[in-house]
Amino acid sequence: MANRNSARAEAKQIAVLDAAADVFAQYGFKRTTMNDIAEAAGISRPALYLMFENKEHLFHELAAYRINLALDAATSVLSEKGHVSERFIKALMIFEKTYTEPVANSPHGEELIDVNLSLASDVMAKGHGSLVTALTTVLKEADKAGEVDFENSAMTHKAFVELLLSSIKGIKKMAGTKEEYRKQTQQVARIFLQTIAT
Amino acid sequence: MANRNSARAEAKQIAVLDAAADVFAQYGFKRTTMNDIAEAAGISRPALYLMFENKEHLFHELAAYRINLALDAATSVLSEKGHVSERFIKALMIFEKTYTEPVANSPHGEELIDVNLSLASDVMAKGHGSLVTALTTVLKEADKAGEVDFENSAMTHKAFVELLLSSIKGIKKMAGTKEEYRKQTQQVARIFLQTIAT
DNA sequence: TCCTGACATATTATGCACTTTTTGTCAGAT
DNA sequence: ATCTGACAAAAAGTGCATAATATGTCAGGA
Repeated sequence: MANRNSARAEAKQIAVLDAAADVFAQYGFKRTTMNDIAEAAGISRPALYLMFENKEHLFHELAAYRINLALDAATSVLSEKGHVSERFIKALMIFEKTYTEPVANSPHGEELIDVNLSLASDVMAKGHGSLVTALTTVLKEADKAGEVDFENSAMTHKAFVELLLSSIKGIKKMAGTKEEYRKQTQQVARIFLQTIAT
Repeated sequence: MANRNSARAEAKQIAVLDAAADVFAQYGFKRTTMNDIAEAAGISRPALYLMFENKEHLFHELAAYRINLALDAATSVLSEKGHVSERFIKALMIFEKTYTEPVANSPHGEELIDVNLSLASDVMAKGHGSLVTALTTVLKEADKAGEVDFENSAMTHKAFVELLLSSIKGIKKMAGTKEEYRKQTQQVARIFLQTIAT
């Protein structure tokens, strides 16, 4: 019964986190109160405090939750059929989309990113690390299978992935529209993959 | 004599701008007063107001001056002898170094970048454009000369350059140390150039 | 057992009076 | 012709008192 209970509790938490995500998107972090979140989730404020120690912790768990969603989506794509390049690029796009789309569409996106940086940089780092690991693993396997070739790249698989992710970060900063961003991200990814093509 | 006079006036302005750059680096934009700058330049405050309308304008001219220095350095490198890839990468590094080194080393670097964005985004854009043009031109010439090959890149020369510059922007954001940044910048540049190698 | 109303505490916003600093511009000196 | 001392106006920082909001926690109800 402990299982059933904790499972229920978790489902409830997720419902609250989803509600919280909406409110944060509407009002930003600073201006949303625990009251707002409780109302949106259809529970009382004290009940909310029984689930999350405070607003910071709640936000932190929201961040972790969302990054795991993105990670699951990406790894799922990576395990599909098809050529590495295709899966690789698709995974990148899905991860990005799943993780950043909601906050990017919020009028308070900037503040949320700031807060995320100061309250959830640990889960960000962990998530980034997991993504790097997943992508690196796929590249290594593809290398063994002869689908790609790192002979004259003068870099490790991991360094390659991290360099690509850094580059994409820049694209994001510079790109005007979302479309441009998506297009250019694919272009860099292709350029990178081209240098390890067999 | 009009020439001689304006030349002198310009030299004087540059001296003041150099002094101002020092003070800005020491105290940031907000906390340096026109008095500080005048003192550092060895002139009186009213004299300073005869040269620059106000602090904002002065900063704007400083930004323009510095970006031109960087641009000159880069184009100079681009016209040297040697293989395109070498000149290209070297120009990138020199531009970056000349333009951002002083502000990057300031304890008020962040504020200065902010201010730069709000007061001198026009010269930034123009400078960026000029750099892109210079790099693009070199690539086009190299293409004609058969030093590089854009056949299967599916991009224009300009788009190629801009994509690379965006990527480097990301490297800068993500890199920890200055050394990492330099190293990784060269790595991306090489990856990019590799895809158009003959 | 799970939740809420209600309360004490903490945090944040607002206004205002006051001081200090900085700005921009002269008339007039060198 | 170039610059400066000095001044009025504007801006920015301080201190403090008050109001408004939000937080975190219980004792007690469903």
